[in-house]
Amino acid sequence: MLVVEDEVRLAAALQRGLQAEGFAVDVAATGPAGLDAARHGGYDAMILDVMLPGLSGYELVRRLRAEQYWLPVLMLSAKDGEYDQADGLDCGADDYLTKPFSYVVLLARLRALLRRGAPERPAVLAVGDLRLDPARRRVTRADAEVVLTAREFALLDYLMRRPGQVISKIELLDHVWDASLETAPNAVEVYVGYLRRKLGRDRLETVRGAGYRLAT
Amino acid sequence: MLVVEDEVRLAAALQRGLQAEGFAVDVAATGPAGLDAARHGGYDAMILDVMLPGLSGYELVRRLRAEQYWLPVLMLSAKDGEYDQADGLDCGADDYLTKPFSYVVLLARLRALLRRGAPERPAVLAVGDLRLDPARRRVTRADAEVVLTAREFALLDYLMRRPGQVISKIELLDHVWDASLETAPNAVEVYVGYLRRKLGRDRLETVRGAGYRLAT
DNA sequence: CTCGGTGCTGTGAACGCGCTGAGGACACCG
DNA sequence: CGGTGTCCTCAGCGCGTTCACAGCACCGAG
Repeated sequence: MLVVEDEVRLAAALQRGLQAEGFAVDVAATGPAGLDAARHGGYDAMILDVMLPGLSGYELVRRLRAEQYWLPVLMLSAKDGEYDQADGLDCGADDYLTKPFSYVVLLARLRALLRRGAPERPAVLAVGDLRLDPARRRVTRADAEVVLTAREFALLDYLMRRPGQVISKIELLDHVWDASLETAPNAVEVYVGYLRRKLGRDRLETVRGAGYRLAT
Repeated sequence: MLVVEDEVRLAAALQRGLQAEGFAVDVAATGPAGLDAARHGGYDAMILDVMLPGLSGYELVRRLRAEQYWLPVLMLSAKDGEYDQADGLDCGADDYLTKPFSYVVLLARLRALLRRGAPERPAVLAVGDLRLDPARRRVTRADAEVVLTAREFALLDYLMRRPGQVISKIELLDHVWDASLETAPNAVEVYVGYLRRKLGRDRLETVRGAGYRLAT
């Protein structure tokens, strides 16, 4: 369970309460940190405050859905206006609770979300004739399967979620290689080379001095 | 869309409003009528009042779930006590709205429910010539029975619910082995080995660095 | 053209993932 | 109390993967 909440007292209370229910709970205090944690995956569901430093809960869930992450999201907000609520849900949240809320209700709604579970969505990324299915961990190029190693797959996955954008080697090291300090930026060049060999030379463009871009 | 509501004016208003949104709407005015209609199937979701003649909304949804109907249920009630709400959700409803409610919010919540969709729970899992009957606890391969131990069965069960998808050892430990912290990931490897021996070498694919996949 | 910087790639070594056989712990049963 | 079956740990092995390194190619500026 992932809790994204910047009020320290509330976050701690939620963590304690949920742990008592048997959940493994991680807490993130800012929008960007929450987004990263959610991307990193492995959570059954997410409790998300709307007012967050760095990135609002609305925007967070919108990006998450745009990037094909479908974990259940329960949104928390002090705003009880009907349109606030509708906006939150239409951004992609699955439930919306206004503060102050009853802990009993929160738990019941969480159970309902988990029961329902995350559906297997059209979780297939497609760029040109390239297709990548994160769940099946399969990549095809013009309907022919391409076999990738774990690192190659993670790299292509990251690039395909932002097709056409230039992504720096540092950013790739941060997100595809977890311990970025340990690894030399050259490793990125090496793996881009591997991908080019398997996918075709001109699929990955080099932007000198800036990074790489996946051709659309 | 199925609306189960005995207040005629509210039911008519809901029907009109939802039809304006493009839903095909049927209305049932009593508990038993609602249950029958839901059983008959074909609805994407259901809006269900709690106070109904003949059969309460709680009981209705409980029976529905017991009979393996999984359509999304949005529960409506005049009771706004926290325990009323928790009870409704724990009976199997997916969302709970207290009267009076905002029509905008109702619609947003309905959209969220439909987006998420109803999970499928087939009685017998079948993948290729492999069949697994959870109720009878039997597995056959090309109509020949395969004898599995409890752990082997649980593992295959989990894998067969998501054929073709890659499932990590950690996830398997979490769901097939309850106490994941206690058990080494190697146990998964061992049991995959057992299953391969009993089911055939290439039924279970190893995806190095990621997990295992049941060949479709 | 020259030159510095940036990116590409072949080589090779170390690492660590996953597979397996052996065997201990435990429960159940005759 | 020994036999049987299941569960799981452990250690060793094979091999694919990862990544550092170094030399080379290429690009753009002067």
